Order: sequence, then C-alpha cells, then structure tokens
Amino acid sequence: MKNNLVELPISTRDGQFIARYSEKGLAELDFPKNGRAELPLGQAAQQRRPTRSNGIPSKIKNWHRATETALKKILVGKKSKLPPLDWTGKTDFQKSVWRQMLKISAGKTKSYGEISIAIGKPKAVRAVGGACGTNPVPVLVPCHRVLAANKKLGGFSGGLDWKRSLLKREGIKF
DNA sequence: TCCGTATTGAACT
DNA sequence: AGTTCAATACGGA
Repeated sequence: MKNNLVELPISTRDGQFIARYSEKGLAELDFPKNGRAELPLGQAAQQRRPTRSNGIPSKIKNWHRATETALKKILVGKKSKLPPLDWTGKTDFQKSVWRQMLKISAGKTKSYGEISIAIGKPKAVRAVGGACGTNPVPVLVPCHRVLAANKKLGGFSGGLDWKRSLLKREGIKF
C-alpha cells in the first residue's frame, strides 16, 4: 500500500485547509493554498464541489469531524481534543518533538531549546527546528507556539504571517 | 558522507 | 544594541 490517503477539505474563515487521512488517523494537514494571512475579510472564496462520500470509511469521516472542530477551535485560540494522528514513517526523534509540542497549551509558548531539553537532548536545538519544519500536521500540532530563545519569531512552513496571526489570536506577545 | 536547518549564546564591532 | 560565528543533532540526497 502506498499513499492511500483520503483527502478532505475543511473550510474555515481563513481559507480551505486540506486534511489527509490514512487508515490509522490524520496524516497530513495543509494550509489554504490561495489564501494569505492577509486578512481574507470574510470574502473567503467558498468552492462548493460535489463531495464523493462514497468509499470513505465512516471512521475517517468521524476523524474528519474531530479535525474540523479542533482546527476551528485552535484558529480562535482555544484548546481542543485532537483526532488520532498517524505519524507512520516518521522518526522517533520527530515524534518525540511533536509530542512535546502537543503538551504546549493554548496561549503558552516554548523555545526550541526547551523542547530539546524536554526530549532529553539539550544540544539538539537545531534538529528540533528541523523536526518542526517537517511537521505534517501544523496548527493541530502547535508548532506555531514554538519561538526562539529570546521570544523571537522563528520561521514557519506555511509562512510567517500565519504564525504571527495565530500567536496574536492566542494573546501571545513577543 | 556532506549539506542544510523554523537555534543558540558568546564574542565582536 | 546590532551583527557575526562556531557548535551541534538530525534528516535527506
């Protein structure tokens, strides 16, 4: 079996996210492609296309519902329960890093250094950054709550605008 | 094996 | 106070 992922859209006020599910859980989540963090102003282009519900296992539909709820909550700075995540094929190091990030509650931040300490490898700060960059499930795994040591904005896969917006919504100052 | 990385902290203008 | 630089762990080619 290969990338037998089920692809489902999630419409939010920030645009349409794309969620992909494997047989084990949520495997990937993508930012809206044509939607910058430039304040959509409610003019979100909502594409309504025929949904092929056929062939989608009910468990995936269930996960998708959880994902949709979680995503929308987090987008307004609230904590939420997450669907099962499928990190198959990823390294133990990455999984450790992401698990630490899941422990960051809404409205709080951690530095890359703190993450590295938390996983027992204080010197692996840059590797932590690398793991963040390959995080397949942004937002839900709150990589945006990870800042540099002096509380500065690091980088972000989906664009720094996103990171800034998300942090702002959670009332984080930097 | 070599290179890049979403870092860091210390040294140096 | 701003900038440069080496160190360091890990993943991908």
